[in-house]
Amino acid sequence: MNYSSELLKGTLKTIVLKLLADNKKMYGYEITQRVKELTLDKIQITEGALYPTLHSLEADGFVTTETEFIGKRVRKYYSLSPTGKTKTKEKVSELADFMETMKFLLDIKTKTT
Amino acid sequence: MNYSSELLKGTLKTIVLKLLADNKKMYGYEITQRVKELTLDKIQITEGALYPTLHSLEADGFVTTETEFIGKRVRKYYSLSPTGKTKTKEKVSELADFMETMKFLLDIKTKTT
DNA sequence: GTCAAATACATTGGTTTCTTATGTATCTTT
DNA sequence: AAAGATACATAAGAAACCAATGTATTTGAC
Repeated sequence: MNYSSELLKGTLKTIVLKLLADNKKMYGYEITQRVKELTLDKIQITEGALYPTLHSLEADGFVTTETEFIGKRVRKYYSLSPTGKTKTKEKVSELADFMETMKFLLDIKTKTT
Repeated sequence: MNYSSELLKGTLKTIVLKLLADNKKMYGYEITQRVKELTLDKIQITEGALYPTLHSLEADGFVTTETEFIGKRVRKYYSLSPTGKTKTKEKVSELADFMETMKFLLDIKTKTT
């Protein structure tokens, strides 16, 4: 099972930011694999969605990059900038609030954490 | 406060279906107002989003319509069809599942219902 | 009694954000 | 040696929204 694709819209940026907040630095491919394993294959981030998102976060100054070579193959690490850290908190709490609202609206019972 | 618009994407159809499931029949303008008051103005459904959505639900056979006149002004009521009721359950439970996954991924604590 | 705001429908054009497909290249495993 | 995994990237197209605009009626405030 995996979700109809429209559900991911609007949440991808938040997912990426949160992963970077928890892991100091990650590279693109690593992010797709981490999300896949964390969600038991329910959420699969496509590369066509991820890379433009990372580039846009960089253009907005929320992440910085450093390139590393593994043998001859390039690997591009992303890390949160100070404004990126602030942005992450904003986006995560906005999404949490939105989910509370949706829960109420749809009368959905969620498991207790 | 209201949410960045991209969050609504993918959830509008589910919201509309759920409201119709709870209220037998509703008209477009009523839906926008109901969502607005239920969410304390946090979610505002625009007419440019709502009407195409309703038309698409009708085209897919998930809702049926009946027109009523209030004075000279027309009012178009929407009701769930049998397949619409099935679809509603599917969409609501898919969204609930998605929200559980996101909660885990983002380590968000939600209030207990 | 008139004028603004609310009610009620609808469409068009534009943007954002994804998917699918494609491309290049390297490394690992069988 | 070939297939599959790793790792980057972009382009074309679709989906789903917003903002703006349009039409028309009704209500409420002054």
